[in-house]
Amino acid sequence: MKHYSFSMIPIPPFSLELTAGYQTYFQGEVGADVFKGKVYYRLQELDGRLFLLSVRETGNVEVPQLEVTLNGEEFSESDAEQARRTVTHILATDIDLSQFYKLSSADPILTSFIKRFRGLHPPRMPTIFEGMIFAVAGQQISSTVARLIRTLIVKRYGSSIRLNEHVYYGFPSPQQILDTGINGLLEIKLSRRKAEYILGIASRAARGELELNIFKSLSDEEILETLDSLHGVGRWSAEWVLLRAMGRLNVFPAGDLALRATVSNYYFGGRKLSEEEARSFAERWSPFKTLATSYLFAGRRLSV
DNA sequence: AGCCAGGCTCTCG
DNA sequence: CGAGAGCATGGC
Repeated sequence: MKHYSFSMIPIPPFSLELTAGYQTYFQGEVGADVFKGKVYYRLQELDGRLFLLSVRETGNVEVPQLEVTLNGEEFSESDAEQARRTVTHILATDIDLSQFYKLSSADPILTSFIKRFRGLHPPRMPTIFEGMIFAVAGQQISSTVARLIRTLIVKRYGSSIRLNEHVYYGFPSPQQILDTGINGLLEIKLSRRKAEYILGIASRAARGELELNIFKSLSDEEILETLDSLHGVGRWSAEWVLLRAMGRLNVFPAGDLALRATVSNYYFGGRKLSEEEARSFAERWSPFKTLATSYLFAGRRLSV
């Protein structure tokens, strides 16, 4: 296997540990994203060929610099540029947090999380497909079960490579999901209905209808409407994709039970909030509702 | 044992 | 329209 390295400068402040940790938090013991020994790994297809991307911090939070290494069998000229774009997208190194930090100085709760999680960028999943499968797999069930199922999806149906005694798994392609069929999906503890939704999403993705660039010029509301029309994708899943795959910065998934509980704990002394109450309360964080959401979730993890 | 968990669709009134 | 059932599984 050959390798190639280059460096990248994220917009400061940037913490690889916090950002990669946020990305892997939703996954189980085996995931398409791995963070261990201070290195972020992802097995990723670029231009039809598999590469293992490894990212390590060679600077610090205030003056960040990343070293990216590609391991693969066969290289072409554009690989480095594609890898750079992919890492930029996943680790959100292009997001400038300073306006959000400034705007939040009037909010003591967010301010304390910002101090604690300084440099946390809102990571993105590489494709809408991956975000949707994650969302559907996690609908309604506890995060424990969601992680278990996500592990099985990746471990059973993704590609894998072995490097230095470790096995790395990639997120399955739409075709790999289609190939497993309904029975393959039932084996990994998905309900029959969710399995059908996932196959439907996979066939749309396989036809190229879920490419990120298709949605680039659309507004958040237009995208929500489009995604909502997919079978198995409601408001919660659509917002999750908007936030976690497309990287839109002003999304607050008020339907999310855990997010509502977090807002309720920190801002309402535990009083339960309706979805609409939570949604309108979150307007105070506009136009950075996504960032507020990320920092609230990060804070919640300290106490749960 | 039974209810809830980081929802969604379908049916029925 | 709104309300209610059903779904899979693990944890408590």
